[in-house]
Amino acid sequence: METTADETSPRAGLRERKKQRTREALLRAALELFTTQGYERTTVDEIAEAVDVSQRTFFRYFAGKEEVALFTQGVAEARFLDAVRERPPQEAPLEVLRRAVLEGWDTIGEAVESVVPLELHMRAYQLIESTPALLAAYLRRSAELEEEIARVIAEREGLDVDADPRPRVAVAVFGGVMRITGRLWSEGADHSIPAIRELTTAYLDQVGPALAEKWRTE
Amino acid sequence: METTADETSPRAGLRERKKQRTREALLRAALELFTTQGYERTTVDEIAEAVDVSQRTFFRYFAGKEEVALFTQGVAEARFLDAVRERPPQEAPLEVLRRAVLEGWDTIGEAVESVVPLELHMRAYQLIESTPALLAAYLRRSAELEEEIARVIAEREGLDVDADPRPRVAVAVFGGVMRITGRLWSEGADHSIPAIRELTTAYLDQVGPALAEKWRTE
DNA sequence: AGGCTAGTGACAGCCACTGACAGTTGACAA
DNA sequence: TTGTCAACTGTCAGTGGCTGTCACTAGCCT
Repeated sequence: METTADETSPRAGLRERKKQRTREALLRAALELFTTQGYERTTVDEIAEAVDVSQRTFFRYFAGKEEVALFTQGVAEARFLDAVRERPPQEAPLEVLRRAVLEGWDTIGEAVESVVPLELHMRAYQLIESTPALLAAYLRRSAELEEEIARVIAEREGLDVDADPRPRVAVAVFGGVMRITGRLWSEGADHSIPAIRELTTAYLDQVGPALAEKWRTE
Repeated sequence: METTADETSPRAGLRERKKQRTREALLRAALELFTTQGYERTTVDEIAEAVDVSQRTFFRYFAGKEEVALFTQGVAEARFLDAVRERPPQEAPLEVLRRAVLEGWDTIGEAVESVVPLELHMRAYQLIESTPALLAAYLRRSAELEEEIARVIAEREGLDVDADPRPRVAVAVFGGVMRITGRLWSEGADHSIPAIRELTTAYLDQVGPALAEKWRTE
């Protein structure tokens, strides 16, 4: 009964490791069920049963169905936020954001993979985009993330978010473009990383032109 | 079969008028309860009881609690969409959006007032901004609205939304700014129409500066 | 007046989620 | 090793949003 296994985290007690395993099992089972039979058609009981714990236990690990479904997104978002923080101080705000995402598309994989197969995370994203309830929750979280990023940007530039509108505006513009590309990517046929990278750069390059006075000059 | 013009004035049958009255009573009761005791702390049964109908009937008029709470927002959004459509064809895209909102802040009042006191609508908006579940639903609907507006803009300019990124980008940028101002307005102290107008113009004027390469040149 | 049917209430049931309580099991000291 | 404590968990009961069904009432139409 004494599994001297160490494997994952350095040295946590058996209890801790057990919890970790349960959490991951629930997460994986949930995403698997959601992406195969659909979010609404999957009940919490099913998820709990798949992991062989009580429904009550599920709710001790996750606040609700939504939270599980958006969990890996949270990992990716945290990764992105870090990437923004680690950008060199002399870079211009928009450049920071641009590079943080593009770099993110590569490194996020590792961060996610430690919890769930990357492919499952991708499927989960498409699920979110195509499930109204999840998209709503996702957008709300994105709004919160934008506020945080705006504060980071403001700090970089030595500004007060409440006094100078530019940080929030810049982030909002950027976030808006990201929403578009995310949606198009999930709706499109090519769900590869390079595909989203190209879409992102292409659309970011259109911000200037889109704000131009006259569009009909070609 | 007759296609009666419902919604507005023309004498409809008694049955029709009765329905209209029930719907409005439910809407008003719901908003009143939501804004006084909070969204989550208000049950559908309470709303139904306040209007003296069964809970089942409530669900025949509204898809759920969310829908009632966001109803007047829907009216305002429809009004805004119309305003965009009615802008003179020579106006530049961003100018169209800018003028449509600013004009909207004045005319939306009338459209809303025909269903619910304007003041109640305002309170409802603040409720939405401060209630996570409602904010989520609101943001999702906003995303849908943005897509529609992008199509309208594209058509104005004789473009294909899927071929040219600019319509969606322009609308996303604009929508992003509107989100900021909406939030700040609801969080602020002055909940008047002029206040939101000023905020809107001030922030829209910051889009250019926010996208500039260097911010520290003052 | 009488048939037709939209609209309603009453009832049953599903599912997400929560509080309460008791049983089980790692952690840790004796 | 053993006993105590605290963390986890399962069970049970209950609330609230939401849906299907069905019988019944009340406008509508001829």
